[in-house]
Amino acid sequence: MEHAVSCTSADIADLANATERLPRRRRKDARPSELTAAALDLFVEKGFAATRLDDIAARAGVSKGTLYLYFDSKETLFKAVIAEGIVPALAAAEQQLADYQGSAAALLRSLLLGWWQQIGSTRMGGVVKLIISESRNFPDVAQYYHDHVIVRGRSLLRSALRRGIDNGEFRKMDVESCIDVIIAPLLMLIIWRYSFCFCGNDIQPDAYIDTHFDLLINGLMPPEART
Amino acid sequence: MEHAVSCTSADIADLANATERLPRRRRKDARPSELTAAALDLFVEKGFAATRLDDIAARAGVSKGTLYLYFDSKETLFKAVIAEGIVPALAAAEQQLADYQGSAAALLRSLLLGWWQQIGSTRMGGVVKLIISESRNFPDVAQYYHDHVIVRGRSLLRSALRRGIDNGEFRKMDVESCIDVIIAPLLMLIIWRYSFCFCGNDIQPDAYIDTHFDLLINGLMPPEART
Amino acid sequence: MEHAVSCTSADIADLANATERLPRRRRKDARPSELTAAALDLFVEKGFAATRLDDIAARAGVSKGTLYLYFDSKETLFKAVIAEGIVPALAAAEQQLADYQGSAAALLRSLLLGWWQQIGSTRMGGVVKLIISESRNFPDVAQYYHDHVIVRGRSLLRSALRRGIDNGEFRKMDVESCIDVIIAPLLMLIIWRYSFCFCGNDIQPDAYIDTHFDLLINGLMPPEART
Amino acid sequence: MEHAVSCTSADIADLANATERLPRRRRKDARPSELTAAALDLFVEKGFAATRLDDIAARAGVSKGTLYLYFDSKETLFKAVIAEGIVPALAAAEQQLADYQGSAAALLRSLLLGWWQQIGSTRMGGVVKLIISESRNFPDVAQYYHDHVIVRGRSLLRSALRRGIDNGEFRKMDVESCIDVIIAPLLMLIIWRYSFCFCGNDIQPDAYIDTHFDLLINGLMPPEART
DNA sequence: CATGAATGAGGTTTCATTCAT
DNA sequence: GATGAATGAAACCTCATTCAT
Repeated sequence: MEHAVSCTSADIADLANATERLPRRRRKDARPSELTAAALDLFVEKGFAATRLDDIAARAGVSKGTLYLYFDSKETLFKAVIAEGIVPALAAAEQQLADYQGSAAALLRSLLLGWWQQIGSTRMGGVVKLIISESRNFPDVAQYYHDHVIVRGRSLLRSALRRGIDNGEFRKMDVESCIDVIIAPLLMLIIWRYSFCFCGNDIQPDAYIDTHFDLLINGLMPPEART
Repeated sequence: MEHAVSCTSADIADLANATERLPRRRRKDARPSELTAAALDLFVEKGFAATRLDDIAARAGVSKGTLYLYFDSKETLFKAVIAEGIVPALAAAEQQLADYQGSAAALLRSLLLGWWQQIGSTRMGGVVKLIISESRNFPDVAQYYHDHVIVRGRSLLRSALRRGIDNGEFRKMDVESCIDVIIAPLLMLIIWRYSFCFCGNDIQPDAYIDTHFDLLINGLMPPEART
Repeated sequence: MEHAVSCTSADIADLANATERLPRRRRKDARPSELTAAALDLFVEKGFAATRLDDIAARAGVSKGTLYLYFDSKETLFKAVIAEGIVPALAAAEQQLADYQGSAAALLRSLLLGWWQQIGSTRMGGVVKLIISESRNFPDVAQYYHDHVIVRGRSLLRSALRRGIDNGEFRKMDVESCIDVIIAPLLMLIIWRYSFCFCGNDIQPDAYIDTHFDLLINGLMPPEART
Repeated sequence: MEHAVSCTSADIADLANATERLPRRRRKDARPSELTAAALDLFVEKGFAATRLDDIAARAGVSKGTLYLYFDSKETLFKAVIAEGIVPALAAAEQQLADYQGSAAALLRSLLLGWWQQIGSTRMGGVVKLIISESRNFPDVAQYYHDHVIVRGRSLLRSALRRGIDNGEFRKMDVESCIDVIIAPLLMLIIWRYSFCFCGNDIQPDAYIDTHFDLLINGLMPPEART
């Protein structure tokens, strides 16, 4: 696995040094995202309930009380973590489809790879793991995530599938279940990275995505189109 | 307390047969499995840390102290829950492959459907969600699960894929990543059921699995085999 | 001052010994009032906010967690303290007036002395100090106290005054303000006991009440009745 | 922090002139008294411990740090609040008696009404409530208040009573307890205003004081003096 | 002078664990 | 075996106090 899921202690030390000398005002602005970044790492690693605010504060290099200058409660902090992970995800997703001119297959490939590069493989990927683990304890967060991320992501895939079916690139399929089947390996890739990274199961993301796309595109193509 | 707080690796090795001979405690009646059943439900719903022993006891209809007659600690209970969910899963999986005579495609289909019917759709499916959510906090449990369930499950799929490739039913593929891509939608089906069940995203398991298999088998088939 | 306002450490030691050996069941029943008694002492001494639950628990001879077996929160405990102090006060007050046959003056004297003996000089007197100090922070408690204790107590005095005015024992007076003027020295007696007891201001309750009644009864009597 | 946490008795001795020369801090403008005024309001309303410096600062329209430019600690601020409420009270009281030429009854009436008009009904009245509520937590403040306000106030009343007894206006009485009985309704008037103001118990101060004086003066007069 | 971000000791509250009954 | 009252460590959270700006 080529990405470090959790920050090393060296990272932490660097972060502390880098921000130590900044003027007060810049700190004030930068603080919230420093805190949510630290919180995200720990929430993903340990889960919401098992993460102590002390640890978040320590990782962010501040005192426990400082957290409460920016977030009213642990739960508020949690929601800020999710919100901060969702907004860029949405923006990134929207950019993918706008005025795409190529084939449906190429669009599909672009969506899968783009998602992985801009979301899945980044720190934001942890949000997915977090939502999955904590959705039952935070139904409103899950609902928001569902409405704004899942629905939107499915919409992008639906467009690509419809386009391919309409122009004969793809077979006629049950589009809705197709969407879920396409998304699943992407989400599982994240989960594997965050859940079983430490036991021997080394998944190679690139080969994995390649295979996923290969199987998918061959599975979608009408028999007569294949050589 | 006569037991160390954290389980030793020996404890883990015992996971598989833990429910048969609970250490220092007899189990003649059904009590222990009533307790683990209640615990499983709540662990899946709230996560390990957020689940209180009071609630488990209440759901099982016993007093809190009774839990300690059967399990030395909350962590021991957790491991028993996992163990009890894993053993039948393994047994079920093993039965699938033994002396299977049909085509590789039919075997593959049988494995997918059989897993869903005997594991995924049952209460044991929750164990998957649980492992995913808690693996970082219980590396030994995750390792055990990996070694005994994941490795074993992948092994079954590997056999099926190899057989299909060898006999020309399937294209030549990167078998290892193929395995993960095949498993992913199954696991995600569980996660959807346990994480987003309450927001509008109603996944139809049968259609979903059909589509998964349809895409998969068409994607695996060599072009010339398709009509 | 002849009454100890706060328990001495000897009292505490005795209490602990006395209850140490009681069977579990008896403890369970007796616990709440042991806890409220300890809480009352400390709330009166330090005020609600400045009293730590640690101290209450220590004084009651239990652990901090035990408080939460009986009261949901510090505020709930506070309200229980008040409630427990109010109920007997009401009962005591009601008994005073029932079918009283003597003169209005004797009734008045009986009310004043009775209140002092059964309420003011007992541990329940602290509740008055507590209500006065904390009413702004607990408006609902204050309202309840007003409606059930103050209104009721004023009602008793109103009856006595009306009777005396009707039968010529007393002058015609503005009964309502008279009531408040009569009550005031009683309440202040408590406040003095709980607020300035430690500086040199030794008020002699008996002499004080005698003087209060003396001034009052002479002030109420019509001129021609005095010799 | 260069000051010990608890005030020394020397600090207390300075209470009276504390507002003239705040240690280490100059006071040219009205700022400090704006701060103590805000603090008084909140201390009276919520009590010392339950009042946050944030709230005091907000009410005074300054930042929290500004409080520490004028007062070394919350406790110092508290004592300044008391001191500022006591000094004018003493001055006002002293003026009452000087070279009074009228009857003892008129003097008594003047003392009661004067106190109400200049102390009880003003913002300084809150100090009385405050002392009553907090005296146990600030014994030195209470002692100072006792020595300089209570003793002095009782002294004024003692003079008036003695004069009346000596010249035959009043009966022979136990002067000391008489003093306390006379003061009590005044203090209770304040307490009612600050403690039960919000539940329906509307006390009319003028009628209340009239009745108090009426009862008192008739109670004090010898029988033969009444018509 | 004035600010307000930052601190950390100390408070309330929770809950896994124990043990007398 | 079973109970549930009791415990106390540890969590979340508050707020008096400091200090760089």
